[in-house]
Amino acid sequence: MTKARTGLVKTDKGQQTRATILEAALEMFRERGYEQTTMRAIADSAGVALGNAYYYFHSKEHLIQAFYGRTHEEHLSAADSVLTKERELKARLLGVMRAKIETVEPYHQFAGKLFKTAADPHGPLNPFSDESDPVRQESIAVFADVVTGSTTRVPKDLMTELPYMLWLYHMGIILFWIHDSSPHRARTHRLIDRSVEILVKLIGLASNPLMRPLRRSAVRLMAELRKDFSS
Amino acid sequence: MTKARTGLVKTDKGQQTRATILEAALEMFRERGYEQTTMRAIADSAGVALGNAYYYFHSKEHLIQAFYGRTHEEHLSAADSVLTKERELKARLLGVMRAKIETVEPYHQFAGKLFKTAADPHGPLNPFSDESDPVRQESIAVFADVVTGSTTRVPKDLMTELPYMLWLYHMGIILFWIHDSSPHRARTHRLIDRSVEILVKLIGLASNPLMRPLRRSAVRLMAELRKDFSS
DNA sequence: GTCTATAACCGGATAGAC
DNA sequence: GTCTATCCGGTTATAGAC
Repeated sequence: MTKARTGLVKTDKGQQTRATILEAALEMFRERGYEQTTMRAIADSAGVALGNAYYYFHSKEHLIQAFYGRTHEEHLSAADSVLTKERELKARLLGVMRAKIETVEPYHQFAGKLFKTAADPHGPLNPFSDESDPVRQESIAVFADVVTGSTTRVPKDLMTELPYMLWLYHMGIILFWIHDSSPHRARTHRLIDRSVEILVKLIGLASNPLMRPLRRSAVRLMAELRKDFSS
Repeated sequence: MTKARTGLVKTDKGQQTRATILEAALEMFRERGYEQTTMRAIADSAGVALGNAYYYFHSKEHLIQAFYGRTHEEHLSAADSVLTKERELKARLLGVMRAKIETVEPYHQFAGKLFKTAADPHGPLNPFSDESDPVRQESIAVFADVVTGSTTRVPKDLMTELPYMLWLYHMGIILFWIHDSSPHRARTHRLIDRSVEILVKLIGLASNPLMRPLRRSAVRLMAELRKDFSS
């Protein structure tokens, strides 16, 4: 995964240089923001030549991708500790969502710029792109676990699409969080609390046999939508 | 609106020059895409000097803003002709959504970049920003009209938030459309057809008195969410 | 004060020598 | 794998014309 993702690193020294550049970049991004940080400054701070930085990271955006992978793994482990403790669907979903927000919180300030580049449909960072497919699949798997590991039973047809739906929901929350400038991100936390509650109720409702026809058409739509994005 | 939005144009000749530049830009964006089109090429094609293009449009992104306003107005009138003809909620929503897609279709490939700059939380093009509030309000009003002008009755509490919900839905469709590379945007059209159908059923379902408690919490959440975004 | 034109500047990206 | 030199295009400064 590492190699394919960005740099062409063969030697130990290479690994070392690559790491140095990434550290320098992330620190400067945090302190000065993404756009204020030039590739020249990153190279300087890492003690390498400009061209060398480009040897390891094909573009400035690829540095963001590295950041992505890093917080993603942090979230995986934070989510894991929630999922081994809780059994109630609501508590599990809530825990995973809170863990997500806490993981990315330190980068809120420049997460905006980050999101901007992520929104480019043809860019490599786009969460729907092939290139970010591995991370996306892992993320969706977490939401699958949220449901299957819980005490709540859902109809099989819904279950096939529910993880993806929850992942989409989680993307929406991230979108809100990026725009949230309230102290301590209080609004995002309130939104999570309330929306999770509603979501859990909706899942219960959708599992009702009376809802079967509507549920099926929604599920079919979702399946198609998912296929479209990932093909 | 013209003056405040970008250029400082006082004379007729200025208006003329400004329009020429915008036409040249939009055409090149359509043909070559946003990034392949340089400001120098736009200026050349419009027969003005580079500096002159910047006199009328403070940045390349401001050209996008002009594009925004233009397609928005086209959509308003296209939607209007649907809304005077149809009375069924489903037909009205369907018509408005189709009109939207058709209006922006010529710019599909360039819409990606557009969306990218729109995603910047601190940028002026961000659809949630204060600066784009007028356009957003007009858009939401269209969706209010979709419902109030229809034969379908919805509970009052839901009605206060439904237009905003539909506007959000429409943003989601745009997001899908941007990523849709199927011929003739067939997938987007299918998505619209199916999702509108489901949506109309959901609105009917949510209007059922039995659903009142769940509906109310969803509506309250939505109201709060909306306030957060627009403040 | 309104407009046009030319010449830089700056930073992301690439080529190619070592 | 690392460097230097260079390109390219968005943006700005500035000089002047009407």
